[in-house]
Amino acid sequence: MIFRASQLFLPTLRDDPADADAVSHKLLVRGGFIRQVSAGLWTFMPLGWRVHRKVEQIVREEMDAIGGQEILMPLLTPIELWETTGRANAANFAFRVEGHPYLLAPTHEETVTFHAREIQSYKQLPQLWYHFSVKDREEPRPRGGLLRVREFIMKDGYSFDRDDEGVKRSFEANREAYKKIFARCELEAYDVQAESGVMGGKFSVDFLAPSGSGENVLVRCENGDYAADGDIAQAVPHVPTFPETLVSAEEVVTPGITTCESLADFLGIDVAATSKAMPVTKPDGSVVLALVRGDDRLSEMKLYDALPGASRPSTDEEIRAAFGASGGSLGPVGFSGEVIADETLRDGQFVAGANKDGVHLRGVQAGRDFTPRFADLREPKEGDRCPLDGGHLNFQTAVEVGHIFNFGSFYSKPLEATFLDEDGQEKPLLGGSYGIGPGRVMAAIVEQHNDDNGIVWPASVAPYDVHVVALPGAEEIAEQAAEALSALGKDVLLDDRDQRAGEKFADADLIGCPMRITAGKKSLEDGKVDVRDRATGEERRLSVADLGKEAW
RNA sequence: CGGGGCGUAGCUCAGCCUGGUAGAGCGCUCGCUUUGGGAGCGAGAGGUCGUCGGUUCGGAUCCGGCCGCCCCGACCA
Repeated sequence: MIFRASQLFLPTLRDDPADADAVSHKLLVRGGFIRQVSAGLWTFMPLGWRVHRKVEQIVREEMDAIGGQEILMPLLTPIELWETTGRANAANFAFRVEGHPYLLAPTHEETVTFHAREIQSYKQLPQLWYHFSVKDREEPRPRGGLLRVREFIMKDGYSFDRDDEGVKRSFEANREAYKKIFARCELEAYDVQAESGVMGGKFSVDFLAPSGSGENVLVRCENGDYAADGDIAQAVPHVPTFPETLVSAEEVVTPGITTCESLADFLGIDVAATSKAMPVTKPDGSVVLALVRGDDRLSEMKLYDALPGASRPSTDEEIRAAFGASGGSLGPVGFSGEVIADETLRDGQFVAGANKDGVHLRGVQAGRDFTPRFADLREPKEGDRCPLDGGHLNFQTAVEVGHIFNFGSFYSKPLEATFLDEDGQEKPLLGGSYGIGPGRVMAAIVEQHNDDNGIVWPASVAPYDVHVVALPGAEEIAEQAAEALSALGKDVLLDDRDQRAGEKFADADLIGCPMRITAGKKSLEDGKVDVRDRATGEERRLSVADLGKEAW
């Protein structure tokens, strides 16, 4: 089909919007793909919606290919369902409908499980249902254009199986479908073990796409054998240079020294040979000491895993009461509460606070001077090695473009979605959830596919296949070129506006269709047009007749 | 929710410090000339300066409240 730029609502902007920071945010707004309505609320303009639909269609095809069946569930969700599963109170991220017993669905596990109650027999399993629908979430802080929003369209799929084997099969089928989706979108994305959230199932995988702007850190081994979310990555730090070993811990006066760095300087030792004490207070009021190496940072996510429950950093008063000293001089020796030490502290002797202001202990050894529980607590950092093969680890900011996880009978039990199994037993359905946000995928694609002049869409998701630029005098030839391509089934954007050549070229680069065809003065002489590859900039001259013969 | 920044024309911004009644560039409309990488000349349209209140003879400008937006952090099925 041919689409005439002179008649489209395609407001491109010469300048970057003042409030944009992320590349995808700037380019999608400048290119006229999206417009902001309010914080985290966006309208997809005609061009942006075309791209969104292309991404959707790829997702749809891959879901159908693994037996998915498309449905559509309502946005309004009875709160009663959420009360039944116990999520009503936890759902502080949901928008309530004031005066009505509904909430605007932030996700659809409850609703889909409500329908799954119609499944009666193992003979009907497995099932895989999915829909594209609006999700509303009270995000604390929307940001980065489409990267984090309060309302968005999500493809959420849900599987129901009879046993663990089926669950695993459904999960892996979806994992593979997701890989195909990202490959078709030419989006570089990695499946990594997800941080264990509230669901906490062992099948919980995030798909992270490296991008210039994002909220996740993707940790990846140079050898390609390891990829993980920075929050839970198990990276191997360098081995510290230890000072001489002591038979027993001894005090050393360290006046005014409260940081590990200054402590190491003062003693002339490796910071990695010191330990850092992070006291936290549990909900019951007891103080637990988390201990990491002096050159490491405590990962709150890992601490949460090691110490379930909502613990928080202890207050100065609590620290004083529990240790008899202030922050900066704290250590495990002599502390009566629980100590959780990072694995890096298992072997070797470290300098630790002496629980006396201005005093530290050298030669402190786990097992001899204190008895900790060991856990992985450290935040991975640049310079760490791969836990599998010792390779160099790369750290990249990334966007979560998909999340798949298994929720077992978390919803089916309370909602009484059961089936009769082969053995005559009534059992709860075992569910899985598979989410992907086409809008976020769009933004991630732009993050990965752009240059100084604008977006470089992969052909599979480009708003149009070809952008035909008609320059003065050659309108006729441009029309012919557009017709020829349209006849081949291509979607053609024909720039027939009364604008300068430079402006048309700049817009074409910004909008980023994979191919640009220019008909101008030269075309009047030889009947040929310039065919330019957006990604490579390569240009060749072809006759309009040859356009149809070329492979695209 | 904590920290920081910003709200002036459709867009990007200046003016504010040192109060005197609003500007530039781009875009838009009309005319003429131009026309292969964001044209030139001429003539126009367009803003209750986020909002409410205070100080003042006088507020875009000074003071306070509120609202909105962006960034960092917290949070994130």
